[in-house]
Amino acid sequence: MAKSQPHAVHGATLSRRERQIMDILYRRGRATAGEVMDQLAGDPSYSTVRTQLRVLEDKGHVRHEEEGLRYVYMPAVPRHAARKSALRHLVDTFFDGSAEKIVAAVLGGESARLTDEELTRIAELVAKARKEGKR
Amino acid sequence: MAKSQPHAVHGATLSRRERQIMDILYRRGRATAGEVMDQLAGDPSYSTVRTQLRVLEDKGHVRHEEEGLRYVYMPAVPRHAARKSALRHLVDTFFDGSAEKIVAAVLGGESARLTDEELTRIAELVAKARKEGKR
DNA sequence: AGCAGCATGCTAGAAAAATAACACATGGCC
DNA sequence: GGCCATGTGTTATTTTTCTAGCATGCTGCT
Repeated sequence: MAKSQPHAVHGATLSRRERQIMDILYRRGRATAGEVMDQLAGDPSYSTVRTQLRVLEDKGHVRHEEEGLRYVYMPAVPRHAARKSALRHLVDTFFDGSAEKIVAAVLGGESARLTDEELTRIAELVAKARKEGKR
Repeated sequence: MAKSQPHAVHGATLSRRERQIMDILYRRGRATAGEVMDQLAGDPSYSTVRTQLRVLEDKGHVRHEEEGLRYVYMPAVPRHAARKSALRHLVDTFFDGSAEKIVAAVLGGESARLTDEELTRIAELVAKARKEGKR
């Protein structure tokens, strides 16, 4: 079997630090080497961070645009695609593959407290999903 | 030697392979070295997997019980704690920290299709959460 | 008792990741 | 023009991870 890995969107093929960097980029959308460095724990040197960004670019996980005279880095895989894959992985690993269970966890306050307005909007989303399913 | 690591519940400090192993353990709850090996991509040798499990145990991420004459490994951090931290991380990274957004993504089919029964139960959960919030 | 099968303990070399020094380029400013 | 600040390119070293071999120990069977 050939083992060309088109690189699974988010996760499996990245080292520890690489993953941290990707997370920062996904949180912020785009960032310079310096900004990434600031976010990273264990304050690595600027040089180190740039090297890692270059490696990530070689691997195809990151791309950069020149903005004025400096580089601004961003994920090669769009956020919504990466997040879909990350979400699925989380559900598989910790929620037995059940969408219902993860929703229950969120509602139960495992991620952040929900405001009343949010709950109202969620209720509407649920109602809509039920209607769509019925069709 | 004093290198006790407080170890963040799930994620940051693990290498690529170590994380794969932890995910397997969280999915199954408990597993022998052989079972872990079967689940791992790139079929590493039995010996390799055992070494990695031992390292994970040294680091405090895994513990084992002797079952008959063989070891059964399991996460040191209970699943619900690890999942809470993983969920929060995912929400922060991909959903701008918004619980509402992740629920919307799940309902929108980003993880798995929801059955009608599941939607009904979720609607009840939402209703309950709203009542609790109102108090 | 002796042997096969399977599991663990220990050790070690190859590969990858993490880190950073040094060299060079470019723009603004005195 | 010369010089500082800020950036990038290249390369090298240390550390960690990944990998697996070999020795040993226990169980059960013939």
